[in-house]
Amino acid sequence: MSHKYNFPAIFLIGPTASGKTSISLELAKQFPIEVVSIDSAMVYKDMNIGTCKPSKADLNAVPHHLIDIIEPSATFDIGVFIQYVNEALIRITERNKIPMLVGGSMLYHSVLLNGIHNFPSDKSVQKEIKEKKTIKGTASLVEELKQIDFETYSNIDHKNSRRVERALEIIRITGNKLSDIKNEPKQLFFDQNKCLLLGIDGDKKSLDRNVEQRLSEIVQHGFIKELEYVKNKYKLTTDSQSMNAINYKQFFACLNNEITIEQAANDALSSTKQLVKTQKTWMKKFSLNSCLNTVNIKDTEVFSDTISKYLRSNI
RNA sequence: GCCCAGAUAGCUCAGUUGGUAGAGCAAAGGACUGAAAAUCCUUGUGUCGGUGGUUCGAUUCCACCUCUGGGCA
Repeated sequence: MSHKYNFPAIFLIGPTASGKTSISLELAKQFPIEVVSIDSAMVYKDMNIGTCKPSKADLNAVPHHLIDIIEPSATFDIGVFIQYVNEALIRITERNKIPMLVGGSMLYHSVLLNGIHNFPSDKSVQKEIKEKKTIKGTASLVEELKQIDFETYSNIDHKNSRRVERALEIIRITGNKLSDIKNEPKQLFFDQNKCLLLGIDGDKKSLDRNVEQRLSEIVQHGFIKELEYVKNKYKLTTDSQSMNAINYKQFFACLNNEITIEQAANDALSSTKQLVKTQKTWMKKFSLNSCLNTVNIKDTEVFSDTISKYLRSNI
């Protein structure tokens, strides 16, 4: 098992509105760390209020990476994410600082902790598959998968078209079964056992309460103006990937006069609550060294102590 | 006061030509390898407003009552 990186790294994992940002800022003042944002929405420029990005002042005070890296008209995926993370990690360690990976995009955390196969991706193949889907239907894609890779066919959720399409994409590009490629070694970034995994979590009700409070703050702080600005500046539509982000998606419909502002707020609220739920499911899978409850979020000392110990024994 | 329409799952409503009911949303649990703040899977006992009547059997038909809309006075 060879890992790409052997330097110490701190992960701070938690659902939306659990208080990751304020804790990370606090910790960054105490330790020689730089923050790597593990967040699929904060990567977009000019989407600040709706993604609950740290303030400009905070971003200036503490070095942050992977925030404001692409324009909202661009597409983003895990491949781009990995590329940027690699660059950030190199820069951070060149400065003799320690990376702290903070965010709620759980798949990304999982990839950094557990590795990833270097599956290829090809837009033209994606297009071919999409065309087949529109002409012959999703069932034909499932059938194709069944014929060439029965094992993947058996394990995959057939109604989840996106998964079926991606599996076929990999198979078509490589000419190999996905189930075979999955047996090949992964690219590993960190040795999980040498990282410090910190979590913030809480019961669903308290998190939901935070979510509600935060949404009203978002709206009060001019979110709708921001959305209008971003929409016009980058000529965004409902098809833009960035506009799939929670808050942006729901209020976009409101800007188009499809729903009322109250409806948009309600939709945004329930989407966020559902997000919290899937994030909490992911949380169970991480082997955290220490976990703080959102309700006691002021107890940063707990983390300070574990980080001190961790750094003492790893540097 | 009179007439009409409702009253069914946490919410919005289907439905049962009489054999004790089901969708969407919400909620809960889960999956997750290039859209992940995405995409998808699983989970539905509720005095079918109340009381009587008809019936082998009523949530369904009938009567009365209560409540909620709307209309007429």
